[in-house]
Amino acid sequence: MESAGVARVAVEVPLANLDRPFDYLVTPDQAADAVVGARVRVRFAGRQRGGFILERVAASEHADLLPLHAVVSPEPVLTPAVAELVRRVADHYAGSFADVVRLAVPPRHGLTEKAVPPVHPVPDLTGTPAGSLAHYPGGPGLVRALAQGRAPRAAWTVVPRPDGAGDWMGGFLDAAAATLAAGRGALLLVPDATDLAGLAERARLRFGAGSFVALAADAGPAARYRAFLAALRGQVQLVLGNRSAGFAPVANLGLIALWDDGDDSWADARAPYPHAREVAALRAHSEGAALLLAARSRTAEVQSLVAADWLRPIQLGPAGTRAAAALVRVSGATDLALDRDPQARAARVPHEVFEVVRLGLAAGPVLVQVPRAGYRPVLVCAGCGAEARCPRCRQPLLEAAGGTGPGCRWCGPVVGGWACAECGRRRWRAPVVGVQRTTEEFGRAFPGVRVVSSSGEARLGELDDRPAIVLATPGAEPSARFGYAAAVLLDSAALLRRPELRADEEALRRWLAVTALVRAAEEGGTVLLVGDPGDRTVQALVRLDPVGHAERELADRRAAGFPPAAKLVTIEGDQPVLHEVLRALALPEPVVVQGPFATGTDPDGPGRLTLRCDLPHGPALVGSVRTLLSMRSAAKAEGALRVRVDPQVV
DNA sequence: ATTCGGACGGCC
DNA sequence: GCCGTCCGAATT
Repeated sequence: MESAGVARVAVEVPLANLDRPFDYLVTPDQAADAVVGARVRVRFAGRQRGGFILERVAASEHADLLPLHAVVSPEPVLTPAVAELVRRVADHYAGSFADVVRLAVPPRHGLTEKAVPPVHPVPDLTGTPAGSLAHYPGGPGLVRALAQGRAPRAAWTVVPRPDGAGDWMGGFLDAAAATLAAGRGALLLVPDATDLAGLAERARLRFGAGSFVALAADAGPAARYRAFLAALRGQVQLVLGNRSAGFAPVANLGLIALWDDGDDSWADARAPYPHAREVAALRAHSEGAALLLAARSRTAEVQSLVAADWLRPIQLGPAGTRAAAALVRVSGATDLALDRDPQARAARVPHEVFEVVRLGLAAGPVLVQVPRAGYRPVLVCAGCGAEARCPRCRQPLLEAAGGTGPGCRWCGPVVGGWACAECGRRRWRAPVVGVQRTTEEFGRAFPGVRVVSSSGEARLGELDDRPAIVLATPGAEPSARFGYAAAVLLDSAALLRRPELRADEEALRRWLAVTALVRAAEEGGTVLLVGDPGDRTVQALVRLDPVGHAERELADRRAAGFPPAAKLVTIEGDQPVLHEVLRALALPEPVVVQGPFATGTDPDGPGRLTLRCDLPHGPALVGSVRTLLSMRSAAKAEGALRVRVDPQVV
């Protein structure tokens, strides 16, 4: 057949053993359109499939090539840089190119593509810098390095206050402006739609409308594809977005900035479950871009990158932070004791709380954070109320499946039965967290005061500065126009006791988020936490020291063999299949195996296998899991498997 | 001799 | 996944 050479195509097939390019002939009439990055349709195993052209080559090693069925459009939607990123992300997570490329390239919207592209003005970079990075040692240096076209990498710990040094959006825009001034593109990533809207508004004021695009997954196919095309075609050099925007085709990428990497929305729910922070780090590395991971708190993952000197810390330190933020105090109500007597619920709210609320109401709105019922409670000792923890890894224990006693999500049922580490008793129970009672109580205690509530489903918008008591569940706290006069963090133990691996980290992150809504201490801002003054996470909040907390968190992960200090791979599937998998895996020597354990009640039903090893052996472990998946796919082995590399939540 | 079907290998 | 082919058993 007459042809214009060969296209190497990444075909959209879900099978692990077919995760490689396939060659197709380019016919002469396709030659102009079949550019690298173009979306194509090909016949594959007798069916029509989608795909992307990765390369154009003169000839193939294969005989009898099929021609491309069609070039969907000449738009090169998968740039070489993004294709390489997709491959790296797939490899990192033992996933396939086809799975990841779906996240990177939005579905085509033909009408949008054919429409005359809108005019995108050049961003106005002459505006006054917002300057929040200037408050930090190393901040001006970072901006200068970006302006010189270099690629610094930093972990920016942002002071928890509503303005000034707490204005991280201003810092992001400063970093973006410097990057754009050096002639490179910038990608600013935020975890949710609210932050995206806020940042887009700030960018509009700073650079002018149309000089950037916002890539929101929920904006609808046309709007999403239009923003994607504007970036792809180089009409804008500044892209804002949520999780999937980490793959956005920004030409000559100079900066990726990501806000609040501890937010769980950064973890993709679709296989192979990539985390946007890892995607950003891989991309910054391979494209020679700067990386700015900014947050009020610090995750163990960022801490490990700082410890490895891969990220430079930009922070004020605890003393400087305390000088700039609200005053944080702790009220040592021992709700461990109260747990024993659910009738004593009223006493859960100590007198000191009412004092702080009363004083705060004189100056403005007051926020009360109430942990939501529905966090799956962990077990506590029936004798002394201490948390039941796994004797091996110190993670909280849950009621094991089938009510067979305490079990660890990672290590399985406790061998030999559980005994309290504090008092030695062998009986346990699940503590109860109440919410409604607390809400009613504030209404009674402050008659005539506006009491409103905000939670996941019914979330309030921004508040004015009139006195009000706002009861909010964690993560649903509305901001106040001029900052809250005070905030109360009730029942801190309920957050700390969540059975997730990152419960402590998450609690501190949420408390710092509340602190950031409160006016600085010099304006009378106060945060009162009700909880155990001896708890290290409570102490980290009082000292405003998320870095110290992350150091200890990372040390704990190291001791227990959890990410990011170790490589952890979980495999889920029916237990007979998992036993098969375990036999078939050519595991490198130092891999520690746990399980398979039942995740339900059926011993032959769904279960989980856990594999872990030290970081240097991580790529080999992930590689052998990937090889196994390929072999099982090629052999058409029965039984679906779900593989997670460094899972966020198990 | 012919047809049917299930298993298996390859997919460009 | 799905298609094609190959081989063995059943059917005429």
